[in-house]
Amino acid sequence: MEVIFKGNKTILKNSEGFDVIQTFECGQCFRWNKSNDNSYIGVAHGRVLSISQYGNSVMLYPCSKEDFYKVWEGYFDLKRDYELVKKRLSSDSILKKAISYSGGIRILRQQPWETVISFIISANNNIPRIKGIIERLCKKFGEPIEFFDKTYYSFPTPERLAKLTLKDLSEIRAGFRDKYILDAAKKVYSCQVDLNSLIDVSASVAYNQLLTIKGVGDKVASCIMLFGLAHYEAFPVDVWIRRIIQSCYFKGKELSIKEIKEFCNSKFGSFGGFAQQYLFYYARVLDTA
DNA sequence: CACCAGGCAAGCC
DNA sequence: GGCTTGCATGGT
Repeated sequence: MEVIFKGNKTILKNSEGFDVIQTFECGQCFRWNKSNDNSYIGVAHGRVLSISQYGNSVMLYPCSKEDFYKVWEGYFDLKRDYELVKKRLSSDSILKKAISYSGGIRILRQQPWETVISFIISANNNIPRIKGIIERLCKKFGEPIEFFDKTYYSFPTPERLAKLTLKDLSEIRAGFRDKYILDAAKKVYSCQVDLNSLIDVSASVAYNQLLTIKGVGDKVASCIMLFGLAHYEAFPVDVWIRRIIQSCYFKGKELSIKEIKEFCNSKFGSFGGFAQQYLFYYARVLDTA
């Protein structure tokens, strides 16, 4: 891949292995939206970015050289060799098939705090509504960011949310999850849970710390680890993953979540998180086919 | 009208 | 330990 800087635009040439649509539509993130052309606009790290793809070229705007190295190169995980990941997983014929649909996914390195709240909101919820709740949360409690003639909003800080009441939060219509959002905000703001430290500790230590937050169980903790803490062995099992593992590997036989996790951990090991994303996207492709 | 959605906590055995 | 139930809200 070649990176070209042109003022406030950054262009990635020969960016095979990076598919913008797959990356944003694989359920890992909730704040990127398709705009009129083939570009996506989103907010991350308190900045607005427009990103578009033309064949093998990806354009980021506004993105200076400094922005690229400080924020977006890491956010899009551009230094990782995904060919290596896909090669390792393609020894499994089902993964090979899944990767033929979803091989352009990159696992975003999102901010830990944002992933905590986003995936608490995701519990027993559907993607369009999750996005709606998060947008209302940001609009009510985040900071405005102007971009052309529209106002976008940053993700609210732990401090801001920790000082809210349930009544304040009721406006975002998060349902029973509102109390979990407050609990998470208080624990993170008080450093009872030191999120940033969880990147550098073992997966099991991070996992157990996350479970101390109300509303964070096995699935949500796994998502936070995979999408926010760079623990790539995490393997979140949701209804989609359960369905596709059962149908592809067990002839439709019903398995418990625990059995699925154990099966996938032994099969995919430290590449589990990548496998999970390829399978999730594939399962949803099959569903809409 | 049921049923479902990237599950979890609490209460049972 | 594992299994069941209720849960806010909105879409189909």
